[in-house]
Amino acid sequence: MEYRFTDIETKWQQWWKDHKTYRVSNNSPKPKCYVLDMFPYPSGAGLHVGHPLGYIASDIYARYKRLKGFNVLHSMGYDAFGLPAEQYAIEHGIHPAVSTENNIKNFRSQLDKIGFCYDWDREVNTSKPGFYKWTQWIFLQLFDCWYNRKTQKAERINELINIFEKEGNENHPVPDAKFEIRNPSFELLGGNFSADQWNAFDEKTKQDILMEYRLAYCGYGEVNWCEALGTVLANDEVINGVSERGGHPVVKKTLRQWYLRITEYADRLLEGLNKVDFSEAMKEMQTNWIGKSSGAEIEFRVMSRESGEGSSNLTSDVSRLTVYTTRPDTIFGVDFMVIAPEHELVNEIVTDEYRSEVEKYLEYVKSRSERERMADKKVTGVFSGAYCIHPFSKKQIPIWISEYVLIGYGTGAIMAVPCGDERDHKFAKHFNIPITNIIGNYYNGEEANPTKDAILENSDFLNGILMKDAIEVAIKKIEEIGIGKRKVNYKMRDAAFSRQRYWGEPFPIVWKNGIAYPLDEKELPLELPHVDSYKPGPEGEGPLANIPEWTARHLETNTMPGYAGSSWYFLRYMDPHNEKEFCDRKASDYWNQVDLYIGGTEHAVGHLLYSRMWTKFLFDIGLIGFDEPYKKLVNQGMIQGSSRFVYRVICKAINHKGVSIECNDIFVSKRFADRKDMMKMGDKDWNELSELLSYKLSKIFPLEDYKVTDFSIKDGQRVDVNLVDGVELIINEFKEWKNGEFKNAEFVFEEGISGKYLCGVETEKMSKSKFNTVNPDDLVYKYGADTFRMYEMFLGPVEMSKPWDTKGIEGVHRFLKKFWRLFYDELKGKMWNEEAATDAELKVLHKAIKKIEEDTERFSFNTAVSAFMIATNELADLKCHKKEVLEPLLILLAPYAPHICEELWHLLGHSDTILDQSFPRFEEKYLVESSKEYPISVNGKLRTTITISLDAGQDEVAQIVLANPVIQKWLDGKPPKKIIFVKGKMVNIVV
RNA sequence: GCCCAGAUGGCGGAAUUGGUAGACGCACUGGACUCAAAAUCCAGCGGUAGCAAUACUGUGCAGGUUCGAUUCCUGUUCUGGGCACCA
Repeated sequence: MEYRFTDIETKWQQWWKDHKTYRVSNNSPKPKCYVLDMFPYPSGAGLHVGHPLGYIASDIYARYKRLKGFNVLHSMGYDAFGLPAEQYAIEHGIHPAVSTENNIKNFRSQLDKIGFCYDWDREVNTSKPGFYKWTQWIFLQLFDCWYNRKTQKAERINELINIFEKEGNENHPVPDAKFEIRNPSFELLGGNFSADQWNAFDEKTKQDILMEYRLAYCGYGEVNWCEALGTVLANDEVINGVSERGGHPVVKKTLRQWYLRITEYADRLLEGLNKVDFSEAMKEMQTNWIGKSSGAEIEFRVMSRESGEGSSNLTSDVSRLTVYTTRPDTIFGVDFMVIAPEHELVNEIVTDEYRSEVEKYLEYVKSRSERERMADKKVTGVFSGAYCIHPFSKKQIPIWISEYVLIGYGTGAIMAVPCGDERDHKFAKHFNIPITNIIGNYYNGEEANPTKDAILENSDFLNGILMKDAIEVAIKKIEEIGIGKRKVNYKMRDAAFSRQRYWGEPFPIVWKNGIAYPLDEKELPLELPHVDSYKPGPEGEGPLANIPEWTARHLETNTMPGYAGSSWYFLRYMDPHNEKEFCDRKASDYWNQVDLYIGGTEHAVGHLLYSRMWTKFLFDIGLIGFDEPYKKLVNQGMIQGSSRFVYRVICKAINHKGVSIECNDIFVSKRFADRKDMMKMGDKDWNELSELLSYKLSKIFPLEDYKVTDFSIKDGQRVDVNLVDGVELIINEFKEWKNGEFKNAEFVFEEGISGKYLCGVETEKMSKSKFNTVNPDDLVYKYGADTFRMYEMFLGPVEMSKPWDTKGIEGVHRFLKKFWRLFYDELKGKMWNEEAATDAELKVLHKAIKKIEEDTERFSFNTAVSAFMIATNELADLKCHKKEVLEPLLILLAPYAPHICEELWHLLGHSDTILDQSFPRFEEKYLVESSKEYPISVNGKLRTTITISLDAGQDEVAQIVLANPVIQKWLDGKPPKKIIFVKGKMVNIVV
């Protein structure tokens, strides 16, 4: 009986489905384990071999945990809302719901072939009303809450109203006084009001003020606008000034937008990283994204010169300029101030003398796109004509305007300390501003030195103090004299939460008289209406604005962004069919945190931060019992494509009649392509190749006699990797590729007229357009799902990125065939028997149990696969076909290769699923040896080996070793200085 | 520019706590079986010298600590990833 993997795999996939083998219950006396994959966006391209890597790893772990006696939640779903489906709809006129549905079907059939143990009864789809009802519901909770900085948690907005009615907002100032809502009466008050003032406000003002506090709020703000996509994008969706999806240019634009006040959670998102098991790289990425820095805000008085000829007296106190700095210790090194071009003070402080120049500069800055600004960082700027007064030295400090200061960070203004800051230094040098040195020898006059280790000079009351310590001293002084305060800043911005798009969750919000009102819960889900056109609505609004019934109800016309549904989907798996709640508290208490979350690094700052914030929020308002969603996160590496190239030759030739032709049907092997730049007419190489080409031409034109007069080798041209065996082109298949475009192709092989045609290789991203995708379906068809699963794991550590290479899959397939042969032989039939196992055989088994258990626990799946191979080889060598050994081995292997194991399990006479067995117990006693071969070294050089009893002590070992004639020879009569004995490992004698 | 991770045979990669480097697989070479092929099995496989036993050498490069270093320390080069005017 041979290993017929196709039959076996189809049979068991059906059996598991029929028997609901992977059904998971929320009621179980077993301990729980929650193993989660990042659910996919169902794109039209389908799966390539890179996608299942993480799914296979988590599947193995889930099955392993189940064998270990855990009740394992492992489910799959689709992050189905998003831009690509809508772009596709615009281009092809197919409704996103239809294309998404088709893509999901395709994904599902691809996934099913690999044999995952998902509980498909718990499948979720973020674009289904049953799901997004709860996305909308959670949004309403965010809308109905604010962040109380005193208690450090989210609270209901009603409690805030109570506070306002009693004490105004003295104890709870506006989170960041940016006035997103633009309410004039509120701004007039500077954002502060008393209880009486609050009670006197009209409804509109009250609601506008509350909006400044809500965790989900609508306001005006500068957003990343992508014209090509017709929508705003969150910061993490913009890479180098272009959109992450599609690479379209992105500009800054002020628009009315919904936001999530994630900045209120910045500190807790940071602290939370200490209690989760993420990779250091991942923690660092999130930490950098949050970008917490502490320092001080310092106020400088701005003076204006008396206008008119020759006047140099500072007379009028114009305004105050607040800067943010992390280095208040360098306050005496300030030589100038710089404010962002968009700073509100620009207009106010600029003097008439400099006005036209400043205006020219502002015009220039405006003309520069975000992208240009990032790409070329030249020093630009203009003097405003205004000065401010140093709060301590009372010196006049010029105020400059430059684009290197960003309006969005800190106060949009800085105090420039050129001796300590590289950018300030460049600026000072460029505009010839004199530089004050406050760090003595640490500054060499050529380069700024951002050290904190210098002892301050030229710094008045800070003189002689180490910079590190001076930071505190300076802040205290600044606070003492009332010119500033300690301040913590974050790079992270509030998350833009609306898209001017169709294919997303509608906001359950109704607008009345400019006030946003939540829809009643009973009206949820607010279903996405059908549209005929996906064109944007008027004035930057989404397609929903084109629907009369929608706008008649004054419903919000924006939709939620792609990350809305994915921020909480892991909770829905726990209780997917609940129509009364997003997730029953009992269910979320039982399943609790995700024990293992596997996915790519690309979500480091998007999805992972948002879902962490939503979890903290739901925790704050008492809906779940934990505030970090993922206990352990494993990032699978990316599988890159390995592209193959062929090299076309354009050759000119002439026949004996003097007729010349040009032929481009000949391809040369890599060896010749590598030399293409060195080959010149008349060279030895050139002559050799032109002769070969003439020979090949005679194949294409058999009746003519052409001689090559000139040729050139083109750059490599991508060829489908599936037409290549390793690097060797499969010529017959290549000739049929692209409907026979290459049917006349002739090849100059590696050895010239004979040998193989070898392709060039390059590693790049896997994509259809590069012809380097490998479809898992093809591999499953050829080798079976079990081989495919094990091979993906065998490639290397899950976390590592590597190019795909199909070559080695044969080795894994051979292993499974060999494993099968321990049970059944093609010719001899049944091999397994009921005989009692020997110690040697049990040793093989228990070595495998130990290794595989350890490796699976620590996600070292590649070494675990090796361990299976070793065990199988050893048992084959021992001719061991004993059920006593094979049965536990089968259970060990079941998480990795479930189909073959299930089949053999049943062939061994069992009727239940192998998944319900328990993981074999490792027994130390089978591995215990009474004695062991020890390597004996003299001064670290291996000299001999001696068998020593394992329980021998230090002295006994010394005696045995010194008695050995080989060692005696090496010692040459000298007594050893030291004998180092590492139990179980080695003995080293130091002379 | 800054931060992080890595560099081991022809290739993918092992070596879990400082203890016999190169497990396992691919590729390659030779052999057995076969009319032949496939499949399977056996042997070899870092480098240098040697018929061989064996010796020396060897984990990007240069040093250091140690009886002993792929592993720890210092410097350096290269590769991959992240951030990038964040004051």
